[in-house]
Amino acid sequence: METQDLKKAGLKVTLPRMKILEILETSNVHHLTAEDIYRQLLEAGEEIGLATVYRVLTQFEAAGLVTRHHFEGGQAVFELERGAHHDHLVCVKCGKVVEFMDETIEAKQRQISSEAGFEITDHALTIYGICRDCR
Amino acid sequence: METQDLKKAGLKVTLPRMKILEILETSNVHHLTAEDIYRQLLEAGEEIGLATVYRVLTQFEAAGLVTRHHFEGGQAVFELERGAHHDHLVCVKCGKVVEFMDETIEAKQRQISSEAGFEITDHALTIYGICRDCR
DNA sequence: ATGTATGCAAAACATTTGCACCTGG
DNA sequence: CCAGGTGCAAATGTTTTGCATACAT
Repeated sequence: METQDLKKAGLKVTLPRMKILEILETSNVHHLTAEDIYRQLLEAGEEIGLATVYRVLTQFEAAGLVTRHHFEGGQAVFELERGAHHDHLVCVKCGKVVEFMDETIEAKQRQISSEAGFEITDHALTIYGICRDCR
Repeated sequence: METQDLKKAGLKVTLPRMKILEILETSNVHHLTAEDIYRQLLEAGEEIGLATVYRVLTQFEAAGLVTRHHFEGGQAVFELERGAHHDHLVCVKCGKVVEFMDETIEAKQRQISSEAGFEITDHALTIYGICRDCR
């Protein structure tokens, strides 16, 4: 019942929002650009503008439904927030993204931040490399 | 003798390149956008176009003289490569950047990448937070 | 009804590129 | 001299915004 997520976020349940949420939820690739989503909408025969996709994603981000990442290469990618924090391994050749999470690293980050007098709001560890399939 | 760095990189020693390198070397803020550098050049009375700043920075990056970072917020920032790898703590309010380096984290990253079949080309750990002075 | 959301086109940015002119070795 | 570098303006690619219309409650 995904409409709940929208209502909970204080957003009206509209067709574009539901469609976009649906794409984020059902895609097996978890990291999509606004254009990726736009293209999928067109393919599905939906009449939704690219501007709306950006607007909706920005609202989703503000509502905590989605995370925006700035990986290398111009476009931002959006990922459905599934609750479990994790970091990313990105293949610089094919764009494949692997998620990982390591408590040792997490703890170290907290320690370093507090020593530097920073109150963490967010953090992003992204390792860029070449995946097995691209070698 | 910074002209050496340029020659070593196979780049002609031209006025724009020297000026830009000089700014990167002497600035006490280590992370500058192309516009930051452009503005400083204008203030110093140099007749250098923004396009040239971008071109030169891109060449410097290719030559390994400079690293380009994509922190949050549109513009890329450039940092003189001083040899010692490090990660960043960025204040989301004032933009201050603190550098750090932790061998435990580095080692974990290598381990995680190799387990996932990735050959690391680069990595970026950036912690976003609010620094002491902004609270 | 009515306030919010959308679509479209235009604007706003950051960055790159084409091209005629200039410069360093 | 001559390849390579630069300045300017125009092009590009991504994301945002203004505004008139359409929609959810």
